[in-house]
Formats: sequence, structure tokens, C-alpha cells
Amino acid sequence: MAEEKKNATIYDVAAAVGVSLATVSRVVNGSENVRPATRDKVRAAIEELGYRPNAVARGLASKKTTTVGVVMPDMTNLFYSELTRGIDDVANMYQYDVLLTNTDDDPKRAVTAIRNLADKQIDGLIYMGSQLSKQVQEAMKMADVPVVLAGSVDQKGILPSVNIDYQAAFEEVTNRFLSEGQERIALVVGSADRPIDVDYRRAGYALALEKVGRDVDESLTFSGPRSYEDGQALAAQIHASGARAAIIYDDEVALGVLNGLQDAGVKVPDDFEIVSANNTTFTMVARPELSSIDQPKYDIGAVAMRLLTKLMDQDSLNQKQVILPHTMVNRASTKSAKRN
Amino acid sequence: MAEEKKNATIYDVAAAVGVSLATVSRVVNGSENVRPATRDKVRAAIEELGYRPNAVARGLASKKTTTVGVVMPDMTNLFYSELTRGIDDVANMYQYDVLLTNTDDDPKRAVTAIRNLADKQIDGLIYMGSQLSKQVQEAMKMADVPVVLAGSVDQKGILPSVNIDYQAAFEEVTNRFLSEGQERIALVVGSADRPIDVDYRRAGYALALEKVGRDVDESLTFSGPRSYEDGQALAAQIHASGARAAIIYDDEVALGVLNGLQDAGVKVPDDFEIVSANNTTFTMVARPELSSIDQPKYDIGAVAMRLLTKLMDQDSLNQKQVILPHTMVNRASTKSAKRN
DNA sequence: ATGAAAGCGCTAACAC
DNA sequence: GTGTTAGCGCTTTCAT
Repeated sequence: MAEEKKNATIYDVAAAVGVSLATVSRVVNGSENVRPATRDKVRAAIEELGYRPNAVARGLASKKTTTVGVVMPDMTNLFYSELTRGIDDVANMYQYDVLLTNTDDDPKRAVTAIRNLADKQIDGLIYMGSQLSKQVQEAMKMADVPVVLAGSVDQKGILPSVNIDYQAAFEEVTNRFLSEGQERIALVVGSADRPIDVDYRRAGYALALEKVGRDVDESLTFSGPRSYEDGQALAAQIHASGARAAIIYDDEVALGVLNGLQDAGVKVPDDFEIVSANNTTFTMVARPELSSIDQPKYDIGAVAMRLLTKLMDQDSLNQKQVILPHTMVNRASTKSAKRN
Repeated sequence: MAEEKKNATIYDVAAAVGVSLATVSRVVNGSENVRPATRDKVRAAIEELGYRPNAVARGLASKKTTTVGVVMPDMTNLFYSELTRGIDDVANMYQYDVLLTNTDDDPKRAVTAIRNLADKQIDGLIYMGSQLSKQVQEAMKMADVPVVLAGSVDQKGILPSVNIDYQAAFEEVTNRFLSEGQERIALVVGSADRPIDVDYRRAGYALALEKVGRDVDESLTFSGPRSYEDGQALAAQIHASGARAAIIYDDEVALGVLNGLQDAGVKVPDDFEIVSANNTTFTMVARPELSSIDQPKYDIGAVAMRLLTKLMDQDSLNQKQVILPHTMVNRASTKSAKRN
């Protein structure tokens, strides 16, 4: 009954009812200033004609696209895809659509992506890259839209962000190993130069050691591995370093190390303990299951998106740098789990 | 030097150079009909003013948004996120942006998503849902844009799609178990009613049995599990069914079954063999590693997106139903791997 | 409460 | 080659 061939425009609806465009626009946008009778007639016509507002035209006229850009390193990494799931769900809740771009954590690609998203007139941006280069910040400035970082830190504290306290988490894990008498604890991070790795993860590790009067032994710190295979390859090196425990920033890498070690005959957790940091499904499928820092991944994304909606509505934020709580999940890759 | 506060428009550029809008539009769009000298001046002004075309305005005027919609069940499932990675990379290659929506494989949400994407005037759509309900097809028709299915089949063969030959793959796996003398082979699929599960996966399984004169034993077929935990829970049932081998449609589920079985003391592959179907990272991290059908996931997405670009360019397709090759990866969850 | 009219920033005939 | 002129489909003052 309500089948039309060519897409009806607001003009068609107006003509059908015998009112002006403005009136139709008002009922579509839920304005109060429309007589109920008129409103009903307009609604009927909209239904009848199968009218749906053209979001592009609306975007041009209103300068709001109800679209947010999301720039992420890699959607095939469970950590990021779970963050993004949180973002997406909240975005839908607030009627925003998500324009997604993978950058492989390459700052150059991030810059291109942000510029491109800006051209599309996104209303806001969520950025998950592990670094915030000058060029990326510049691109954000040019984009001239609210930005929220998710799982990504701005050391200057200028951009709003949602994270856990990485330093505290890494310090806790290190402490725990220390209190169990571990003498040689390895640290595996993603890079040797990015703030999140150097100033937070490694800093937490170093702080714990420092508090018991020890220095970081460079031969026990590793950086660079990104995949399961990288982790497997790293296992031999870690073992050769004389480490008897390791705290590893990524679950897939941790699982690679775990399996690499075990395939080489090392007993986990008896001869070697491992703690991972993202608590994705990978930690549970491992044998032994991996102990891990738990980050509320979905929530980090969800909260970041929620902050962004506020910013897009010109609301003020109670808190710019949101730190969500993390916990420790004790499983079988650490000895203490057995004690319990 | 080229810093401006308010975004320059095409009009500003035209005024700066002393030409008309049309000329600027021509150089921006790479038209031949511009005198080189003019072109250079315009380019200089564009650079100088930091002008970037407003994609929304362009979209409204040209009726092309260079944006494609992607409707997927769940980006936290590695199978789908790898498909999407392929889509995204090819989309970027052809200068398209991706508007992503997760639907949890709920047809209702898929309908809403498609309508919404249509409102945003996407140029094309990639759909990955495991079913193609009437309403979804209707929504696609209304959207009035080219559609390509990725990892999703249209039994009527109307919509272009990219898949592997699921039936052949499942038949092969079943055959293999049969040829090894397996008597009780379980089948685990995602649903009891969707075409991809019933008419392809299960059909392949049934066909192999039929060819050796056997019927499908309903007590050996399972449907519904979606997660690792579901798989773990299912392990007991599968074992109780007397099955000694299983072919499982999803890697996480397969890993759940594997671990569930092993945790209950079942020896894999000696007492029970498992073959999974997506060959994601999960198959490699398992112990024993999971044998699996390998689907070229990234390529399925990439090819689907490539087809879509052709369709959007009004090109014709050589082939509407693309079937990409699958292979078998023999690992330690099946006995034959040991023989090799 | 409703309408008229002016854009939003761009593309696309159509002239010259 | 380049300019003029309509729109694209909508929102948004400003009147009434």
C-alpha cells in the first residue's frame, strides 16, 4: 500500500498534505510548534509515501551528520574490536553511525584517515592509536570536532580519554611476582618508544623494582612483538635471558610466549609464570589458562563514546581523563592461583 | 603560512584566483578542460587556503557519497573481523569509506541498519549476516544500491556473493573421518534453520554419509553454540552422544569443545578428533592445535568489496557467485596429521 | 502554528 | 577553456 518508486522528498510530503516544507521538517524533527491535526496528517503522508529524510541533505543544511569517526589500529585484534564494540553500541544508542578506519597503528595512515573523516564532516572522533604524534594532533585540530581517546593516552592531558591505570596495573603484577620471590621478571611491551609502553607499563614495572631497591635489568625487557607468532619466536629469547616470570602487554603475544615455552619443555607455572594484560578470550583458551590484568574493554569504548556524545552536545565533562578500574584475574599460568 | 581559521569553501578559492566555482570544481575533480596555467593557480590557492572539499555537499550535489555500508554480525568474532579487514583495505584502495554496523546476527537489527545506511545515501552495501530474511531483502531493495554478500549465501542466486563451497568442505571433512574408520561423527553448526548451516554445511555432511550408505544420526548433530563457553558446555553432550570425532563450524566453539573434552580427560586426537572450519588464530593457539578447513577470509572480504566497486561503477560482473578455494589444514587434533 | 525564502557547499548542464 | 545558473534535499531564520 505504501510502495513508491522514486524516493519521496520532503517536498512531496508537503505537497501531498498541502503544507509547506517547513512544517514537514518540523514534524520530522519533533518540533512542538505544530498543531496536532497537522502533525497527524503529515505523519500519515510520510507513512503513505514511505518518506525518509535524506541524511546527506540534512547534514549539509544542519552541519551535523550524526556520524562519528573511529580510528583504530586493527580490528582483527580482539582488544580493539571489543573496545569498538562498546563504541558502536553506544553510538547506535545515541543514533550515531560509525565510520571506521584501520591504520595498523601507523601514524601516517592515521593522519590520512582523520583528514578524510573530517572531509566527511563527522561530528566527533574516537581515536585508539597507541601514539599521538604531532601530525595526528594537528590533523585533529584541523578536523575541528570533539575527540576522545579510548585505550590511548594524551600525556599532556589535553584530550579527553578513557583508560585504565596502566602503570598501577603493571606495578601490581610486578609486585606480586616480587612478593612471591621471583628474582628475574621479564617485561614485554609493544614498543620501545611509545608513551603507553615506556611511561606507563614499563614505568610501573620499574617502580615496583625500585621500591625493593632494584634496577631494571635491560636484558629482561623486550619490545616489539605484536602477534602470536612473534610471541612464539620470543619465547626462546625470554627463556635464554634467565627470566622465570613475565608480564606481557598483549594476550596473543602472551599466548605465543606461553606455548613457545611449553613446546620447549618449560613447565608453566612451575618453572615460569606469565601474566597477560588484556584478558581477552585468548587468555581462557590457553592451557594452562593465562592469568591476566582485566581491562573493562567494552566499557572503555562505551564510556569513550558516551563522553563524545556529551562533547558533541556541547555539554561539559565532569572528568576529562577517565580511569576505569582494572582487576587481576588469577588463572593457572601463575602459581598463586594454585594456592587459593 | 597556510593557516586559516574558518574552513575555506570552493567559493573562497575561486575568489582568490579570480575564476568561477566551476573552474575550481574542475581542477579539484581532475577535469581535462582547464588551461594548465589556470590549473596551477587554482592549485596554489587551494594549497594556500588549505581548502578541502566538503564531502557532504559533494554527496548531495553528485548523489555519490563514496561511502559503503557494511552490515556484520559481530566484529569481535575473528572470522568476521578478518573479512571486514579485507573489505576495509580494498575500500580504502578505491577511496571509499566504510560505515560499519554490528547486528549480532539479528535480522531485525539488520533491517534497521540497512535502512539507516540507506538514509545516509551509501553507494553500496556489503552484507555478512548468516541469513537473508525477506525483510532484509526488502530493505536492500528499498536502499536501491548495489549489494554484495560476503561469507553469506543467497540461495536464489540473485545477489552477488563471495563464499567458499561450504558443502564441499564439510563433505570432505566427513569423508576423511569416514575413510579413517570413524563411525560416529558429530556435526556442530550455528543454527538449525539457516541455509548456510542446513543446506550447505549439514548437507555436505549428510552427503558424505549417504555415499557410504549411512543416514544422519540426529543424536550426533548439534546446533546453536556461538561462543567458546558454549563449546565448553557442549563438550559433555558431544561426548555423551558417543561421537568420536566432530566437525565444528566455528573456531571458538571448536576450541571450547576441545578444551572441554580434554579437561574431562578425553585424549585428542587419540580418543576424539576435531576439525574446525575457519582457521583463525584460535586454531593455532590450541593444544593440540586444531585441524581446520581454511577459508581465505581476508580475500573473501577483499573480493566482495572489489565486486562492489565494479557494481558501483556500473560495470558488469564476470561472475556473480564467486566461490573461492578452501583447503584443509592438518594439525594435531586429527590423527592423520601424525601419519604425515 | 505556519509559510517564505535564503542558504549549506558543491556538481553539472548549458552557454559562450 | 571558462562562466552562469540551476539545483541536490534539507534546516533555519524571519515574518505573519
